[in-house]
Amino acid sequence: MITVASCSSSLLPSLQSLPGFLFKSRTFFYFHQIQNPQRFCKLFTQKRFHNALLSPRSSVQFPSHPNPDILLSYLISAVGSCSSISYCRAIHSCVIKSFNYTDGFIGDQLVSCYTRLGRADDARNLFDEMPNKDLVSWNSLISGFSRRGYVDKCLDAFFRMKFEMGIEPNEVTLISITSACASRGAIDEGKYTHGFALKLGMLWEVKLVNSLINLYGKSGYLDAVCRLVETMPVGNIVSWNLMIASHAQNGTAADGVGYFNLMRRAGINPDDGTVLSLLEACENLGLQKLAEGVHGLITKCGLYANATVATGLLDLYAKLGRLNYSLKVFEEVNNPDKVAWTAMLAGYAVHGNGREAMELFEGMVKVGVEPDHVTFTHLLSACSHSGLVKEGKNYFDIMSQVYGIEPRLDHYSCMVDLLGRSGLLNDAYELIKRMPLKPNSAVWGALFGACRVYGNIELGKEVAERLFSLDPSDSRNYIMLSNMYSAAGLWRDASKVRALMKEKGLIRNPGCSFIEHGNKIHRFAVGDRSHPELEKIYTKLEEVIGKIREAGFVSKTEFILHDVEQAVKEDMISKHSEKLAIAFGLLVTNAGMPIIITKNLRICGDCHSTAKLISLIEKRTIIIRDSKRFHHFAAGICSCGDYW
DNA sequence: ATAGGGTTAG
Repeated sequence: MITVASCSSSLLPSLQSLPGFLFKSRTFFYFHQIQNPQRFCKLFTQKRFHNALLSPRSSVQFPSHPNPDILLSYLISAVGSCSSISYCRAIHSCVIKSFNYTDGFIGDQLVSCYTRLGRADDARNLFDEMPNKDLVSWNSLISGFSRRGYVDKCLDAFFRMKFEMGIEPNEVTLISITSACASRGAIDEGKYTHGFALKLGMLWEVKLVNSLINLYGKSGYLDAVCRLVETMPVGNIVSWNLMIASHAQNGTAADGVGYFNLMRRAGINPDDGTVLSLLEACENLGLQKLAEGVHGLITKCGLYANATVATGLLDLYAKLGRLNYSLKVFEEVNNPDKVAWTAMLAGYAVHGNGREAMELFEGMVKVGVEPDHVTFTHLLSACSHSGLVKEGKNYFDIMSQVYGIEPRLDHYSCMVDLLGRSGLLNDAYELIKRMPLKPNSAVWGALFGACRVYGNIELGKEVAERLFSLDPSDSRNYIMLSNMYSAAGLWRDASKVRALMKEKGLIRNPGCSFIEHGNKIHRFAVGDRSHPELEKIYTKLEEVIGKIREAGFVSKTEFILHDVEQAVKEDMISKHSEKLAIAFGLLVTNAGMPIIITKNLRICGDCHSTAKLISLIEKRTIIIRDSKRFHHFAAGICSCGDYW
């Protein structure tokens, strides 16, 4: 124990003010490594403290473990987890001053720190100076690269270690490399590592197998995942979680839920990883009912207090169209962190609640949570989705001027969208020309969307060319251009674009809409005749469209691409998938409930107008999620303000 | 009692 009397008097108050200071050296360091690395490092770098710690004649005594190396190693992990390069350098120079060497585990830790902070060169320099590099040293270097996703650097170090130095890798080495491969989708390198693991007979290591499951699951090799699991002697909860996640990520989310049921039958209690995998499955299945079930599970397992889980749930509800549920979850999170605030902000943004997003942002700043580049992406997106041009411009300026965040591509595409929405096409184009980054397809796509809405064919053509050269196989761009021509009555140009598409072997992604009913998702495609309730749905649709026609509404046939007879056009357009889904929704949901529909593509103009009118005539709220955002239709108006 | 490793939210 450190006795109070032996502590230097000026140091004591600051020590005592730290939460969890137990006057026990080990506990103290450990506690702060986990709880408050930032503050811990700050305190340490105040000279007096580290001098006291490192001096052999220190008045502070650590009777049980006087080895400063151990304490320093805690400290250095703390530096790593508070991701501050200045602390890292401070500790480094302190180590050199005090010990005049950096080797052994102090060296290992510093190497790991530098690599984790993305300072590969500093790490390499330090590493090369270390005279006694053992397996752990190499693993520290490799794991640091791994955390940053530097697959090549991992493998490079691996080769040097194995073939130049003759040090045999162990499972830790291979796990680090595999997880780097998984995070970057480097499947060939991952397979190579897998081969190595086989050669060394290491596939009995559960953690190694798990990292391989993750690799194959993330890269879409579900069959490889299944083969691995068959050969695995015994898995643990992480293996189960990864199986659920692998299915959720590869279009077989229902099987993922099946694995969850098997897991429960095997008597294994779900943890945060399980629940997060299930949330992913819910998102893919689009089942609100299932999400509520997982919500219940979260509560039952006491995982609601876990910030990651709560944020995942909040985000899921927003994506499923239940923004009110998201808000409820958010309000129950105590001390929401940056990610939780941003998730809520993103929910408001995608639903077009710009004012709420702004208020939320102000609230976040007020309580002292620092926004980052993701926060601003969603804030700007919220402004653009709600037409808050002036506000958006202001936030864009504040972002770099006040928060020191340099705008990224996402921010630029939001700004282009924002300017384009208010018809400032030239300003938007100027912004693209001025931006210091190379504009990507999202940026050009935002301008293209504005050209479509404002019918600026000249600029649209130019932008389309850019998009064609950036993404030659993205059929959406050809379709948009063709639509633009059709809307302007330029049928010949429209058919040329379609011919070009055909020439390139591109096919139009067929539109379809989804709606949940009775624990199941009902899918509708254009003119779909496969649904069992077909007759009723078409009858309902005709009835509603009849009511709309009576009210004097004429179908916006310009949204149909083909130059066909008016009557045929009207017939085709009335069978669009979102209309079928709305008709179905009117039939099966209670009058008080919103009709929630998901569409794989962007909603078409006619369906948008129709949805507005149905919301008015049938007095129903209709929520449609298209590939870009949510549209809330109520009393004849849409939350998007007719710009999307 | 100390260093390197598997799944994790915006």
